Amino acid sequence: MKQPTIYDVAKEAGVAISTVSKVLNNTGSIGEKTRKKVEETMHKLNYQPSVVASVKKRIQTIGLLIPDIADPFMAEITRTIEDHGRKFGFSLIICSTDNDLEKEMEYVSILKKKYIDGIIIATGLKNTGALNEILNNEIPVALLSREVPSLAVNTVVVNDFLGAFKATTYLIKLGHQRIAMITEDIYFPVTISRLDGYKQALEQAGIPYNENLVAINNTSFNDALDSTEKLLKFSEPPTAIFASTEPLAIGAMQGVRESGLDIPKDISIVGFDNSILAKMCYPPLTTVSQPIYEMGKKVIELLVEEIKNPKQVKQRIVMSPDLIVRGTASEVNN
Amino acid sequence: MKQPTIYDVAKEAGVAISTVSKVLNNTGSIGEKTRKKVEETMHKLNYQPSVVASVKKRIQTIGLLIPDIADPFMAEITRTIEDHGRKFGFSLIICSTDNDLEKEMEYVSILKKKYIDGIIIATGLKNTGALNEILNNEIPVALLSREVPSLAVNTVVVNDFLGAFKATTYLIKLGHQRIAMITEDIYFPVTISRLDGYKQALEQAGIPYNENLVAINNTSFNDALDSTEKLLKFSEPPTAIFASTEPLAIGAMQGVRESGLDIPKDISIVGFDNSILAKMCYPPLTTVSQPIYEMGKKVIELLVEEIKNPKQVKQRIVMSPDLIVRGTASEVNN
DNA sequence: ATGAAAGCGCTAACAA
DNA sequence: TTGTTAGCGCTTTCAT
Repeated sequence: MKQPTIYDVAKEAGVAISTVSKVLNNTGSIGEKTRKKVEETMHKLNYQPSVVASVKKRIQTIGLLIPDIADPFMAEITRTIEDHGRKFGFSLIICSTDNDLEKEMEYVSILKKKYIDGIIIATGLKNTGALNEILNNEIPVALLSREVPSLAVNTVVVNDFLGAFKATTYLIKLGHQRIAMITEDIYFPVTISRLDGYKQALEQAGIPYNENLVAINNTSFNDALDSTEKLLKFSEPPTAIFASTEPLAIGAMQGVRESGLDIPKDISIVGFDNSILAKMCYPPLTTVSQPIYEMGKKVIELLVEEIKNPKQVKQRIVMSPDLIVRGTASEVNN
Repeated sequence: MKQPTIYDVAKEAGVAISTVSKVLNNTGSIGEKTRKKVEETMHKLNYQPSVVASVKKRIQTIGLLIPDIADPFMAEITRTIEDHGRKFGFSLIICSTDNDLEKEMEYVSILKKKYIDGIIIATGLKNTGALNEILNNEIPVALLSREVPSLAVNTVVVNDFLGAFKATTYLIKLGHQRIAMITEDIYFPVTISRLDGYKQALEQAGIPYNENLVAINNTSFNDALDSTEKLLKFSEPPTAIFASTEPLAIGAMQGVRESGLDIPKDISIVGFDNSILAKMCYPPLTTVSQPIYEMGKKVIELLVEEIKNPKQVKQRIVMSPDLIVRGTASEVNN
């Protein structure tokens, strides 16, 4: 049983294909009777218009470039983007880039060939090559959690600086003075902002910045575990750790435990993201929460607007993170 | 700067479009010089063939129906499917159905319109309506973690029965007699198999099956938390819990803690899946591991084979789960 | 209000 | 080896 085409419908209904096309798209003018007849026939044949057939149109699909769909935070945001996209009739193609420039370029090239309608980029972008490539091609792009100040693109970001500032300040208020930071590869703008927020909070409290307390990892939580163990072996070990990501925070928690210490009695920890991991670990993680739902909703909305009206003026939306106090941070006890 | 078409390339290179098409697809025969020339021109114009233009071809994309991309286990499997799919030139459209029949049908209908090349179904399927709809339409389908015995479809499953059997038997060997099971909605074949494995293990050990020890939840871990607290209030509470899913296992762990008990000293817990959650929780979860990588790799391989050769004989592959011993189960202490 | 016909970018059968 | 041409399913003028 083949998919019926517009021709089948036209023949069955005894009209021209253009007539069918018109009722399909609600264009031109058609008589009430004809419309009824055509609609009935479409129903009868269970006709599904092909999205790809009309070459000028695109395929009602958007591409999502993220570092890794297996990262819980990314997966959650993907879900909200998927849900809102569906409301507008768009499907989602996922592209995990591992923040690797080559994969990024490869995916962009694939997406272009497929005539997708737009792209959401929530990936590394050390280099903006991929981005330029897309923008040249007049395909709508929205940025999520990434900034390219030099470009006029719809952008949704969270205030990373503020989030880190809040987290660090909170630890300081609890009496901590030696606060370590565990962060991923330092070249990403997001990471840099979080580091800056941490520094700023220290400075404002008159605590000197100590480079040795900043551990730079890749994104794996095993790395964070190792870094933490090293930090705790210092002659003057930190009493608190701010991790710039939740997998890193979990790694830090395990590192603390392997060192035979207790959370939060001996070491306080604050994370960043508020993904499912923060709720599921034990004790539940005190963390900086990104408004996942709102962020996902907003990017896809901006992108869809741009798809419908490319001339639309571009926006840059900065959302505020909140500190969620749970069980991993407490007052210093020494 | 518009995307150049095959016509632009042909004109620029001074050949016919069919010639360009031929070098593109490596069909027919073309002279060495012409090929060179055409290839150069394509490069020069930065030509990207449109995947949608040729209506007969499909768009090198497969649809993935899963309950929820935000579930870490699903996200991980999605990642391996994505990676292997890319090797074959296929992109992935994700469709989170929440195991909801309506959403399932809606997604299937959308995917059909988009002329995707195949579908992987790893979702509820209480009703096989959606499946029949697809199969009627001659579009290749592969099943992951789902069975529809009445249909000849490529299928990759893990031996759920065996997994549950191993988990339960392990607990019994540790001396546990009152072993509770926390499971999701009982109507899914997967769930039923896991329940059966649990029962079988009890029976084999001569432990009577006690219905009161089986708590049926939805998929949320908060539910599991509540269920666990209730179980622990029994006059003869269980000493061990087998959770049929990792979010449920985590919920159980929190329930145990909220009841003021220790894991694994007072209560042992075994989960199912071996997702990132199992490694990240504390203590790390003793769990039944599904071969995520192999499963993902195999389904996409089967599906791609079928896409290339629809007549291919269908396979059903059953993979064996393994028990991964970590820190949440120990001998009974009473 | 309806229909005929010209594309959209590409593939494939057929001619040259 | 290369080019011509007829579709693929649909949208969109432009006539009728």
